[in-house]
Amino acid sequence: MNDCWMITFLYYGCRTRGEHMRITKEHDVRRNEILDTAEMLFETKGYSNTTVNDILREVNIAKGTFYYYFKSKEEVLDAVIERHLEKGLERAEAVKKRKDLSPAEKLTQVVLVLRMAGPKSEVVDELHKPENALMHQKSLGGIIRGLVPILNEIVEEGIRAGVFSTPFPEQTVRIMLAAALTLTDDAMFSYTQEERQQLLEAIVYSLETLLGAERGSLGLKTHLLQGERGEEEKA
Amino acid sequence: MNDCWMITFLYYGCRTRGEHMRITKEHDVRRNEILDTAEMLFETKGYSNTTVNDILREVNIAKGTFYYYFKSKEEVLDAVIERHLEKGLERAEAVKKRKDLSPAEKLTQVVLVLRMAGPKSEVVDELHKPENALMHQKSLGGIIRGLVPILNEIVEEGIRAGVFSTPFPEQTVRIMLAAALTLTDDAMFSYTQEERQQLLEAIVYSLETLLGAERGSLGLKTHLLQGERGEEEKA
DNA sequence: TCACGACCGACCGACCGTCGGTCGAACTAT
DNA sequence: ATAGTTCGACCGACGGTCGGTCGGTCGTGA
Repeated sequence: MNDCWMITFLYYGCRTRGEHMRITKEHDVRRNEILDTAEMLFETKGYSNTTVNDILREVNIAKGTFYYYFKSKEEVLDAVIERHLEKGLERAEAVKKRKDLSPAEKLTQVVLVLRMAGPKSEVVDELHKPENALMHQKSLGGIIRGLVPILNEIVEEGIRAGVFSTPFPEQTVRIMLAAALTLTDDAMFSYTQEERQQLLEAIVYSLETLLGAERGSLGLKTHLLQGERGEEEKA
Repeated sequence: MNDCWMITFLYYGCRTRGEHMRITKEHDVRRNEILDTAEMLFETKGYSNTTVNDILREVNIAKGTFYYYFKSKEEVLDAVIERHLEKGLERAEAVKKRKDLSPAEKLTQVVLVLRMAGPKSEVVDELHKPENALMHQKSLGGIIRGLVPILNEIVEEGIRAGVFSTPFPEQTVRIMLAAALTLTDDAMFSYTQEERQQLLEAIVYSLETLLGAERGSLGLKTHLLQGERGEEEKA
């Protein structure tokens, strides 16, 4: 075994570049390496601007290896989004179950928690629209499909508690979520600070209205929605 | 001069295919040919599935000609969307100016009018999400940017007339428009007939609520919103 | 009046670099 | 041995470029 290592090492030493190292890893480890790298690159350079070769170079694997784990570049996108989504949904679910929060507080808390590690948050991606259209559309769809049931349960709880009131709980949630996600997508619209503030106010106000909630019971901390970005780096 | 024509004609006649004809046209004529063809193909096969070569073949021009008129495939997309948008906004504007309609009626009329020639309506495009993400994102953004001011004026008129009432007229319009467009995008979500009906009801209901409009003053004809395929059963 | 040649916008299509994806050989661990 | 991995040469399609062609027009001089 050690012999093998020596041989490999010497061979590698002969090459001036770091090429041609054959490194075997556990399935999930390798898969996650690819996913992590892809995620980083997608957020940094945009999806369509990220080449499969870019990922290859970064992960230090060959084309074949990549396609051994994923059948297409788009499948990687799906997986990246899926992972993000799961994490977010878990957190939302956790908030839903908390006993120390009122339904209204849960609603704002879910939003807060999702914003912290939402589909975006990185620094240098001022590259907008075209290169990420697919990515945005897919996450939007996923978030709505996944989050609506959770939020709906919270709303129904609120209705039972008498603090909310609406004939269309689920659809209301769907509508306001879709609007909020679409309109706050920096890739699609750009606002001044005031415009943004006004939009968020209006969203909170509308949600309160549609849910028949007491004025001010949601939001209030809307200013938190725009600042703050969660940083998470690793090596 | 006529000689030249003869030569060209004979040369053409020698070829079995319609190749190698040099046909000169006025700038705008040619440009619109390209645009028309591109629009058709984008709607038929989807944007990313449509090749520049597809367009070339259909219009019967060479690569160079295409790039003489447009600097990229995406620029054609923009132009196509722009054209659509202009047409739609004109119609909306026309509705806004009508004196024979109440503000509420204008609102529903605008929606109706846009649905008729909206970004979708064609026949065989069951090809969904990925190939049209860019197209959808771009039209969504354009429609919202263009339509919000018009709808807002209608709403403000309604407020002045005392039939609407809201502290955030423009933002309300923006929110509901974004939600409606996003959620009714077949490329992103698929509903059963009942789900769709319920969603549309909820949208109308929500809009009435947010605008402080009389219940039933908007919508009522929501069933028209889903027809558009020539299949109208229940009323 | 006409001929001619310079000019120019429209047009052509071979060619190019890049990219997503394939394939079969080769390596590793068991 | 063999199943699970990894490799990288290779492929075809695609968006885009480039040097050059064609034919109409217009100014000029015979």
